[in-house]
Parts: sequence; structure tokens; C-alpha cells
Amino acid sequence: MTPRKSSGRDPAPDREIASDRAHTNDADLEALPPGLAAAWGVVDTGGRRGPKPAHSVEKIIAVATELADEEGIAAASLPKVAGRIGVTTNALYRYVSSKDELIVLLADRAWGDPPTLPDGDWREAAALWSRQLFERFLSRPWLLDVPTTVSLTPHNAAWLDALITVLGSTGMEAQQMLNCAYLLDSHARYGANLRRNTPTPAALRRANPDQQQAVRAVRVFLDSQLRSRNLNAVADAMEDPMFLADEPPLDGFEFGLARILDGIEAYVQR
Amino acid sequence: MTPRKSSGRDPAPDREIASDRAHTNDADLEALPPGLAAAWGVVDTGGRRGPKPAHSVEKIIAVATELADEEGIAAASLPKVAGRIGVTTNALYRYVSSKDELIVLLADRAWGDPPTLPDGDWREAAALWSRQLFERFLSRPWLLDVPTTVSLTPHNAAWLDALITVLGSTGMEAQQMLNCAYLLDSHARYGANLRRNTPTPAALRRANPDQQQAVRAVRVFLDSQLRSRNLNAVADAMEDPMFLADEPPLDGFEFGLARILDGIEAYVQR
DNA sequence: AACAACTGTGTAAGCCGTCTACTATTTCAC
DNA sequence: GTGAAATAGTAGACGGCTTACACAGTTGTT
Repeated sequence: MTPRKSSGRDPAPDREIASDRAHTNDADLEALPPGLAAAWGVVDTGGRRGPKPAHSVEKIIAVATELADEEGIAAASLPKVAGRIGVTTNALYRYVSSKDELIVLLADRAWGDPPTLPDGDWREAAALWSRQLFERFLSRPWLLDVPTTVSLTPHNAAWLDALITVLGSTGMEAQQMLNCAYLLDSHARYGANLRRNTPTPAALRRANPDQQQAVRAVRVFLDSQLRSRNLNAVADAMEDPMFLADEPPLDGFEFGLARILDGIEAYVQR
Repeated sequence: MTPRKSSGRDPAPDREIASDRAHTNDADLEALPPGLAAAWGVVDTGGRRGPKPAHSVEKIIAVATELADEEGIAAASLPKVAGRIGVTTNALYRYVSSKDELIVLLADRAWGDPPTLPDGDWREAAALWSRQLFERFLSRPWLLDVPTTVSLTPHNAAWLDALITVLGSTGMEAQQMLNCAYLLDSHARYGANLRRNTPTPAALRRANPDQQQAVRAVRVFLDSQLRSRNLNAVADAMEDPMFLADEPPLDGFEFGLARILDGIEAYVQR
């Protein structure tokens, strides 16, 4: 939506003009990790001269999301995005300052809005929050492949805010609430990753034959290797008949979530 | 240590010769994700004709580890590794079949051997296990950047086996023990990632001035952005004086670990 | 001992990715 | 209208992964 910095042609001495902003001083803005300022919508709109942009950052992000949904995060490359939009690769640099920034924006958009949580029971609310996050990671698996170096982006922060607001009723201190949030976030993320790598038999049946064959091959291979190295505890655990059931009676995610919530509850009650 | 497949020159009709192996049949081996077979040491050594290899897979992994330790996972590129060893890039393909395989081997080596766990108290042992893993992630931060697509590699599996063996005394079923292991693994991984992104003030003081400035800039920026969007719960939590203390009295990792272990303990005792 | 088969390495090149000049063109401000 | 500023295109540098080919060195066999 907003064009970026001034063209590379001029010596760019106009930074001072925009520096009388209310936000923070520009020196600090430059030190921010790539994409953070853009994600929060803090970019200099610049003078409105020249031709109108034919496209927008939103459009670019939408196209990149399409590509990521279809073929994974690696498909959201600048040439592919540009090609689908119908411009040359470097034209994207008028809207986005780097690939890293695009990825940050992409990830923030994928988080979407947090669910509205019920007021009364913090435990119920926290469970809902984590489950919804889990589902989101399942529906956008490529989100798990985005390196989590940049800490907080708007949607991200909105999720966190929703949970912490609810956790306020527990009487925990701020630091503890944040730690609990990280616990639940981490668990949702990891559970989704696990599900992606080792799908349930039911999910496998919906997959293509090649994938089915691949998963079976890995299972057989690992079993033989584990046993030949006397790692029998793992091998036995993975041969557990429950794993071979269509839908495991107790999903890994739900099991862990219950443990975490139990642990938090015990802590809250001293 | 072992050269790979036969040269690209010949039509390579000698696959059948090696197929009378005890492991698994070759058709399955081909379907494995890249690097899995190599990580477990299952590769065809091929006929021992031709010149002796001047180097080894171990050497390549060692050099790649050096580079990753120095400048992150991105520095462990084939040209850089080859350059440090003193060969051309493509010579590495005699030892490793792809970049992905190298990464898998690299990650497996970085896990190293699991700690020896005390026998008596499963809770003590599990805590030790998770803390050791946490420390390992801290000392090799680039390990967090390795995509966790391939499930189990030898060192990886050895860690898992050590924990599950100890958890056997809880009387849990196999599936539950695996879920607990994933819980503890996930927590160590996420905690290390968090520590890397938001270092403690004490750690910050040991960093270079640029890094200090960057962290401060992010903090100021985020606070203003969060408040201007009424995400006050998060903003308040991050302004908690405990965060500004040199060493937080209760580290995020230790807090979460205690909750998880409490939750497991409650489950074990029905 | 000599040949053939096989293997490791170098050279060269293809493809894809990010990113930076530079140019032409369009649009707005004065 | 004239000039300044912004957009998009052209061209290209640079680095990454990967393959094809030629050459040289080593081993097994005759």
C-alpha cells in the first residue's frame, strides 16, 4: 500500500524531513530487525508524486500466501511472486525492502486474528487458545518453517494479548503469565510439527500413494535400525498398537495440553 | 568415510549386485527422506577400486560445524565448506549426496551423546535430561534453525531412548512416554530460542554495543506500538521489573519445566 | 607387467535465488 | 507547461546447489 524509501538515484538527503514523527526517532527505526517496522505499519509514505503504484503490499502478501499454501514456504520466492503478479522481480522492491521483510509480513498475516475467549474460566480459555493456534499451524504448515527471530508482530501480539488478559484472573505475576503463554504457544507449534511429520493413519489414507509408501518405508527402516543399536525403549514405544490405530485415542497434542494446564493450575493454587 | 554411488559416467547397472544386503531392500531405501540412510550409516561402500578418498564425511561435517558455530547455519554452505577443506565445491558430492543430507548429518552430530541419567527418581532424571538439552541448544543455537523434518537420527534417538527408559518406572504406556518426551524436547528447544531472541541483561552486557543498542531499540519500539494499539496486557507484562533484572529470579525455561513436570507427576499418580 | 575397470577431483556450466545499478516513463506540484 | 519524484523495466553481479564431462590416479585381473 505504501511505497518505500526514495529512489536510489538521488543522494537521499531527505531523511530529516520525515524525522519529526511522533513514533520514535529514525535512528532507532534503522536498528530494528528487518520487517518489524513494516509489520507494524510504520513506514514513511513519502511524497505522493510520481505514478500511482500498480499493485500493493497486500496483494504481494496475498500472492505469496497462495504460493506458500500450494507448494510450501520455498515457493514464496520473489521471482515466483513477481511472475504471478505480472511484474519483474525487482519491481517488488518498491513495496518490500527485502525478502526477510516479506517473510515477516507473510507470517504475521498467516497468524490472523485471535479467537475471542470466554471470560469466566481461564483454563477453558487457555485450552481454546492453544487448540485454535494448533489448528492454525495445521492449516498453514509452512508457518512452522518461518524462523522465529523477530519477536512480536501485530497479529502475533494480539494473540498473546488475548491470552494474557484472560490469565490475569489467576493472579499470576506478569512474567509468569508470559511464560505460560510461551508454554502453550510452544506446545501448539511443536504438536503441529509432529503431526505433519508423522500423520495419523487416517490422514495417511487421504494422502497420495507415494506419501503412504514413504511413511511406511521410514517406519520399517527406523525400527530395524533402532533395534540393531539396542535402542529398544524407543522402538517398543513406536510399535505401540495405539500408534497404528486410525485415530489415536489420546492425541499427542491433547495429552501435552492437559499436562501443561494441570501444571499451571497446580501452580496457581500454590 | 565412504564414497557414494557410482560415477555418472557409466549407465550404473550395478545396483542389483549390492541388493543382497541384510538391512532392508533397496527399493525402500530409495524412498527414504534425504540423509536418513546416511545418518544411520547405511550406505553402499561400493567396490574399492580407484584412488583413495583424500578426505572423509567426518571431516566435512567437522568443518561445516566450525562454520556454523562461527557464523550460523547459513555459513555452512557447500562452497564455504569446500573452500576451507581445500577442494572444489562439487568434490563434496563424492562424500555427501546433497546439501540436505549434509544438514541432517550436521544436526545429528550436534546432538551428541545423551547424558547418563540417575536411576531412582524419574522426575530428577527428566529434569536433568531437559536441562542438558536446553544447554546444548544454547551452545549450538544454529541447531534451532535446522528444519526438523527428518524424524529420528542416531544421536537423536539415543537421547529419546535414554529418557524413555527412565520414564518406564512411572508405569505410563508407551504412547504417553513418547508424548512426555516430546513435551520436554519442545520446551528445551523453545526456551533456547526465546533466550536467543531476548537475552538477559547480564548476557546483553557481554554482547557488543551494536547488539545492545538493537535490543533496546526493539524494546522501545514495541512498547510504543503495543500501547498505541491497546495491547496493554502484553505491554505491561513486558515492562515487568523482573525482566529488567540482571538475571530473572525465575527463568522462563525453569518455570515451564516445573509446570510440565508437575503436570506429568499429577498424571502418573492418577 | 599390462590392461581394464573404477574412483576422486578439477573445469565448466546450468539453474535459481537475492539484490543493485541504470533507464525510460508516468504523474503530480508549482 | 515545466521539472521533480516515483514506478517499472532492463541488465547484471553475486552466491548458492547441482550436473556433465575430462583427466588422472588406483586397483583387480589376466
